[in-house]
Amino acid sequence: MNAATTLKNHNLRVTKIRLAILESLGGSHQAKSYGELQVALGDFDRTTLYRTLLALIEKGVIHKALEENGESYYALCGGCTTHAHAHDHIHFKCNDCGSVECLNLSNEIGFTLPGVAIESLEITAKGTCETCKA
Amino acid sequence: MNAATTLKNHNLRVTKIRLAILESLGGSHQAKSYGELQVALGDFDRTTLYRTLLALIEKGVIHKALEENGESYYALCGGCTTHAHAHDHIHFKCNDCGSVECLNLSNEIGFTLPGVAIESLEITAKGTCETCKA
DNA sequence: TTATTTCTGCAACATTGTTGCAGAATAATG
DNA sequence: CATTATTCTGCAACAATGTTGCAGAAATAA
Repeated sequence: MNAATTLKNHNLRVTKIRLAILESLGGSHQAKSYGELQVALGDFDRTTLYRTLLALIEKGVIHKALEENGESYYALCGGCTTHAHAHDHIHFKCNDCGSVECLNLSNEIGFTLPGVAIESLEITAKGTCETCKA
Repeated sequence: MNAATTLKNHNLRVTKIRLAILESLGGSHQAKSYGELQVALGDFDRTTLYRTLLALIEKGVIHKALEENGESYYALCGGCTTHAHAHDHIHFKCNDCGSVECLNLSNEIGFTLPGVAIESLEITAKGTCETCKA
């Protein structure tokens, strides 16, 4: 599925910056930070980038993977819509190269806490990725 | 153990703001955000608060529990030192009242990811806490 | 092609977090 | 207790992330 179709399917207009963001996040399961996106996209207004990310999140195209040192990381969603976000997945950050991966292992995790009702779960693992280990 | 003793045990001078922060975080296992601390402490310089939090983190007295919407949450450590931080615990945030709790359940969780070496794990659960459920 | 809706870019702003430096407070020494 | 050395605090200035209002430019619908 190409980027333009993805946008249309989520009731979003097809514009340059949106295509560029999807292009940049597309392919792998890598999450990118706002800073990385800003560099990758080149000549776009900061404000527009922020607003575009918000729009893509709201429509279920991307999600905020993690926040670290005041910077947010974004990644593509699996099959979310405006009304159904399901993000109980795992994010793995490599301490060496800084890359952030988005893994879908939610089913294997599920656990409970006494007394409270858990509605969502975020797991961030850090360590050394396969490439950096070699 | 009182706050002054805690500070001395971690090679930190006993000062007003440090006592005030430990006082504010003390008792329960609640984590507080920078903003909450700023309000709770009253008349302290912003810069000093940041630097104090960094010092307390470095010496293993507190840790950064989670980051959300650009704000960091801090909580007391269990038994860490400058050279040995162990923070594979769970943070639970109530979507109703906003409180953040720090739970020690690390042993029950441990899991592995194929190909990568996990060095630390952060789990943030969100939902409704016991008080707000009632 | 025109009209409507939405998006982009600019300016201004708020907030978090950092750095350098002088003066104040703490702890160690005699 | 007084003096000295070290560390901390507060101020000013700064950088970065993120937000809001608004006019003009694009994208879609008619």
